[in-house]
Amino acid sequence: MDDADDTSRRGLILRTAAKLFREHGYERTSVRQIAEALGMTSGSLFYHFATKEELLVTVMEEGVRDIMRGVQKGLAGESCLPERMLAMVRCHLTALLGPKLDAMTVMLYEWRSLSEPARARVLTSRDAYEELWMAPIDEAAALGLVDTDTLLVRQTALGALNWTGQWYRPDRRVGVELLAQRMFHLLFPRLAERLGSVLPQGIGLESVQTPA
Amino acid sequence: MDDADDTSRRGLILRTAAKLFREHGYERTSVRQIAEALGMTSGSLFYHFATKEELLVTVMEEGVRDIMRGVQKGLAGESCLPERMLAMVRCHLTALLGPKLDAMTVMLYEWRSLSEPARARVLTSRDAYEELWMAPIDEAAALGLVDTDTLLVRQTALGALNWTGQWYRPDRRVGVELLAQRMFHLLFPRLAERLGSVLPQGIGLESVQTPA
DNA sequence: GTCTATATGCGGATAGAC
DNA sequence: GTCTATCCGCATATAGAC
Repeated sequence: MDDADDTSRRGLILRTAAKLFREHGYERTSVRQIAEALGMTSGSLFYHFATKEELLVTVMEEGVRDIMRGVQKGLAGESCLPERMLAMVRCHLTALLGPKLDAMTVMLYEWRSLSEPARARVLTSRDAYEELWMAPIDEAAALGLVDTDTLLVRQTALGALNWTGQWYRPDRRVGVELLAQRMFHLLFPRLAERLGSVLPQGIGLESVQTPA
Repeated sequence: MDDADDTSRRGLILRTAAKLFREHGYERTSVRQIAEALGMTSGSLFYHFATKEELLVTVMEEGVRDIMRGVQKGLAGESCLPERMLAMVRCHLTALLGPKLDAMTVMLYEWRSLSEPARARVLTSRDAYEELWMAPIDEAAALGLVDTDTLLVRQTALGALNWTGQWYRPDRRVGVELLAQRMFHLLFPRLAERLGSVLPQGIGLESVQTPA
């Protein structure tokens, strides 16, 4: 079941918490605020989640699960290397900037608020996701289409993609789809050349702004 | 005066606070912890800084000032475009991953803890720094050496560079200097081609790891 | 400048009624 | 499942002695 379709009480709580955690940060969000946003009182929240941290961990684990699913699904639809890599970029950005924005952002930026054991679990899952990127990148490196330091290639690409969460604002002319194409072009130029259609370049990204 | 040489009481407090803010996050660091790390009690801290937030704001403002100075200084030493861009990448990473690591990381990741007016001030300074990147990028675009969507080029490059703070660990075989060369190569391949010396590629970045 | 002592409020979490 | 009421600790910040 997809989170967006999850009408259960639990799902609603998680999405509300994720939204507040993203907007104000985990530490600055009180359980009372979360409860209030849900129209309940703080005591009721603890019927569903034993601790505030359990709420955070669950948001993050579902976030990793979602992006992993999304990218795997995107990969399943493509068989050629350039298309596969573009699909990864597109699915990563769609997860990060689309309907899952809250959970994804929390996962990327709030992991330091976790206790040691929870942090280890979440980061292990995140590592597993990032590992997905190695096969296509290694393949591209073998063909001479990206640098042979494939770990650095991955860190650079994921860094640029993840950082979009800091500046990209939705409801702009430049949608996620177009952004994905352009960043793919910038990050993997030699792969992009192999794509059939020539991508339009530099129509102007007026949408880029500093975070509010 | 450079922060690292600043032996004043105030400088020491700021560096101690920056270190703790980076390690544990602003909200999870109490003024008692900062005071303890300095061998004083929490009351004494408020003789030097009126509020905890003032401490945070000062750390950040000095962080922006340092990276701006560093990059400007790096630019001053080079006159040709490819060398200038490489200098920017190197100076940015040196500020972020070197001795200023604490203040820089705090500046990049803790700005959501600021009150609205303080946030506006800090982000305005950060914007001014990022604006420094536009001239070389625009120049390169005019020569056909980077994509013409120069704002996106900047966001992509700065994103990849800033994200290194999440995974790079010092005391590794791969120093900041080498990392800068390689990332320059990845982010600005056509500019890198114009550089005299051919950069070694893919010796293997065993140093890449997940954050602790 | 630094200390001790303390005001004051908000945080997460619990108990027990309904 | 949700409520009310409350415990208890820790947070920032202040007051005033030294």
